[in-house]
Amino acid sequence: MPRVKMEDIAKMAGVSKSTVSQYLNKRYEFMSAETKDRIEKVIRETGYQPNTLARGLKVKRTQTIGVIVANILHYYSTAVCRGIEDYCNQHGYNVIICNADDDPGKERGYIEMLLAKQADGIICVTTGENNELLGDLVRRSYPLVLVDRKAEGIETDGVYSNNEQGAFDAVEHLIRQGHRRIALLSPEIHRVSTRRERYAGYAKAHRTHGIPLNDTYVRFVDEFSGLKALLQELLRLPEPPTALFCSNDLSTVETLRALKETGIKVPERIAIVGFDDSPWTDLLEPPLTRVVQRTFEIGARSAERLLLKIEQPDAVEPTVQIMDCELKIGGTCRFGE
Amino acid sequence: MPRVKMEDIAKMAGVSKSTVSQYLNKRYEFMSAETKDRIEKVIRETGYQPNTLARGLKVKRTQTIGVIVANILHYYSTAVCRGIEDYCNQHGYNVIICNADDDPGKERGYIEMLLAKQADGIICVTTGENNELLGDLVRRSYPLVLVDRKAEGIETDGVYSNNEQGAFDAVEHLIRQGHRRIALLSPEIHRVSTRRERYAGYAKAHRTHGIPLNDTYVRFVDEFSGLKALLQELLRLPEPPTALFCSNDLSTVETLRALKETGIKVPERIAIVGFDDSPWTDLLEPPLTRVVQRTFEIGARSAERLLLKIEQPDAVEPTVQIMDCELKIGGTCRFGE
DNA sequence: CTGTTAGCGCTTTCAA
DNA sequence: TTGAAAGCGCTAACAG
Repeated sequence: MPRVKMEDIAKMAGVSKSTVSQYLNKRYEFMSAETKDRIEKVIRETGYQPNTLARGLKVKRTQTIGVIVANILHYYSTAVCRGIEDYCNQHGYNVIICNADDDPGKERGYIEMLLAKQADGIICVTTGENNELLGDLVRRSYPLVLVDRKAEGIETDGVYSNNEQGAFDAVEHLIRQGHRRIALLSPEIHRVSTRRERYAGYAKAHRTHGIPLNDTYVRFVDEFSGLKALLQELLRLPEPPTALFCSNDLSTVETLRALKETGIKVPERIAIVGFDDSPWTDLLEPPLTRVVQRTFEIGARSAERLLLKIEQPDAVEPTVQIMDCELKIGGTCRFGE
Repeated sequence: MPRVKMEDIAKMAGVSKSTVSQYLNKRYEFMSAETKDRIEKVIRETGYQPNTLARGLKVKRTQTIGVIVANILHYYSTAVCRGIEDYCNQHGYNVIICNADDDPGKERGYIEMLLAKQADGIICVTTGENNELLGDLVRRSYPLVLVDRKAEGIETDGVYSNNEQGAFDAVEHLIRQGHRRIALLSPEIHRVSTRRERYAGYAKAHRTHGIPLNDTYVRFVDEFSGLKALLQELLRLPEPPTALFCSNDLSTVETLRALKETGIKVPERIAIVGFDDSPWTDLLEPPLTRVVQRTFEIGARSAERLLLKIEQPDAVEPTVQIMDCELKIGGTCRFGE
């Protein structure tokens, strides 16, 4: 079933290929109204769709961008993707969403795929382990926007949350409630800027309020099977923490789950504040006190920057946008019984 | 910054374009080991990426499929997408995810875009309003797999949940707990097979247990601003329902939110069971009793079918797969105080 | 206002 | 075992 192509349309309309091409590219100025109508009619009748592969090959633009996220199952990622998609859709671009699963190998594979597919640009939540490759892109002035996580030495546009402020606000809120012994639960922080910054906010809140940091309370968890044991260990300390700060959505949810399954009451036995964008956390009892990011806006802005770089390659200095986080107060931070 | 192309590789390796092409397509048999090594080396050193647009134009295959979902923010969609993506990734295909937002116009636009981009096939959660277009595809033997929702008169592969069974199990569970007056909250059911089937399951459970259906209890809600009022209206009936069956995840969440905000206790004042795949609903207090679908498997199977149709166009009869749903018992269905 | 022509980067006979 | 050449469907000068 060979699809109809431009030549067929040209023949049926009794014009040449180039006239049809003109029509498709909306260059009507030099075309009789009659010709235009004839072409229009034939296209409608045949349901002709121009082959964008051929077009892209010629014009070196595909009107397609790639988005690489850490994990599409996380609300943060889907919301950012929606923000990107809506913006791109309105501006005539298509989006290929790729799931790197926090795996540098997959990330590299996707970057290469997107280049091979001639994506016009990439928005990337990077693992932080492909900086040479990303650096190459930037050096070749390939349009690249980073989101969520900064990459060492990559001079390009970025849209990030103010993670330090968000963490600071969360922890300060705990302190103001009377908490002094606050544990931090986070994935290993060294590779990812986001996590380092949240740790920094945690530390700064302590400093600001004259509370010494206690390493025993800082725990890096990348894998949740041992979480219940960890929590019980914390609670059995001579000076157990009275509050938990969970620095991302996965650790927040898993901690809530572990607490619930162990029957540890929140906030009576232990308070909790999380970095978590999921809109359902206010259905919990009590509703989760949490820091939320401006996810859709982060998506939309990163798309805006990327399209700008694509369409005006030189008019643009790399810009870094830092978006504030918002503390939403639920009921999981009260101090004491 | 012109990217390196096959011709450059050929020159640098001192061979012709076709030999490089052979190499890329792993046809090593007729190639001296030495030639092979030379090409390999040059490719590695230059970081050459073949242009898949040019390749696709020639071979009429892009190794890319399209997925059209109703709303990527819903857990069901993301989970199905993950299932598809994992399968495709393992089999050398890329996935373009499109968000139709339950809007027939957007759906049509995406289908046309995917055809224009020469996607090798499409997996679609259809709005049900583009059956002519979908029918065209099937007639042209374009590879198409439907997921979640059946489309009137479209003879193609499909992977669906057993919605009637799932709804039946949910409602029967309520009945066994002693409930007799069970309200149904669902989006308008006529356009979407999934919703009709769930309604059918609701009705069947009533029939099976000799309980007459009461239309006052059946409410179609597409828009949630009036939900609180609706719930209060139901509760003020002379014979108010003692239980709610929410037939999709959005209406479940919104109902839970409305109940919480109005201070209506679950399950004391009213019981609730939902069709909902979100994994966090067991963190609620009490955990939500709900029907879950085999989301990842639905994704993987639909991808499997699609790739089969792409790679063996004639070897395949259209197959419909119906996946069982599972009732997960939480604590929101108890009867009476 | 419309047609001719030369590619875009790759694959694929066919010939050497 | 390798190379030459034609062509995938489209665009963009340039002629007319």
